[in-house]
Amino acid sequence: MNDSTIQNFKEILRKEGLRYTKQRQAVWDEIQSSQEHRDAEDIYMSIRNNGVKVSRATVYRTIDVLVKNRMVRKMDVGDGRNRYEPRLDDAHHDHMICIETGKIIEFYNEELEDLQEKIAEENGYMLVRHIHQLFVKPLKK
Amino acid sequence: MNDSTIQNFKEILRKEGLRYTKQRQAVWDEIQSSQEHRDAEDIYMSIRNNGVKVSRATVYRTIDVLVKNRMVRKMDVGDGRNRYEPRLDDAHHDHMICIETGKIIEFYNEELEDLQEKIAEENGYMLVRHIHQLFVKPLKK
DNA sequence: ATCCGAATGAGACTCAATCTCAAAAAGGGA
DNA sequence: TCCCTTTTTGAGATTGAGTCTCATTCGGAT
Repeated sequence: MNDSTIQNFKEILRKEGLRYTKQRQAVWDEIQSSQEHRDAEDIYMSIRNNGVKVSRATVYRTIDVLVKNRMVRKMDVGDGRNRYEPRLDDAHHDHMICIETGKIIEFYNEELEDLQEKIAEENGYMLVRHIHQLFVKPLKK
Repeated sequence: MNDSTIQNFKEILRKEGLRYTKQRQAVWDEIQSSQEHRDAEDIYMSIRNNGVKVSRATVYRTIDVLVKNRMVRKMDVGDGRNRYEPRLDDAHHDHMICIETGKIIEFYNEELEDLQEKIAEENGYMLVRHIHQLFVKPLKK
């Protein structure tokens, strides 16, 4: 949680007309502290374990702001609980989920990105965002 | 609801060690009757409106069997309600969702399919299935 | 330091989906 | 056909992620 990130966060709150509070900072700190794909409950519990008093409502509300401002990526793994990960670098990537181990692998493929835009355009649309998850299992050696 | 589809459905129930009931048939009939992407409540209400007495529990339970046996495709549109569509031909396709109108457009692109398999393999995995949704908006003319 | 609108939190609420279990129905055997 | 065992059904309870409520607390501009 370096200074520039905190400033950036304050900037976003200002832009949204929202106040800077220690709860909001704690949510961002917590998400930012790990590159894992975590669910809201996990994030909520970690903050509390760190001694910061916060409610689930605030965690969810803050995550919404962070997602809207592209500081956090929200991902639907298909099990009913959304996962969140920080977007420190803004580099886009998709996910591969191993159905045997539950491991989540990130990947990025330029050709894939281009192809999606092309497909949208061919249908008279502009690509805004996408959800792309590959469910895989280890190759037998 | 032609004979061959009914036979196929009975076949699947037999394979799964399940009994053939009018409720199960009604669920499959209803899903099969439309190519739309419908939610469980919609399917449930339609069956009841057709005069067949069935419960939500049975609708959900039957859908699970149909999804498992690839007769129905389950799709997560991201609004909390899963949508279902029949897989009459088994031809695979992905979905494009217009964020302005909610319209769902189906698409299929061979190159995209190949690319995904390639990406999985490059990472030491085998592609089992995938979720791919493009959220789009109309191109300004 | 004061003040007022915004933020917080405990817990109620929503809603899709799942579970429970007594009653009903399937289907094989005779 | 009637039995009999096992599966299925359904009404309603339950679950669980996420949202909402509103009295209280807090931020921050003046």
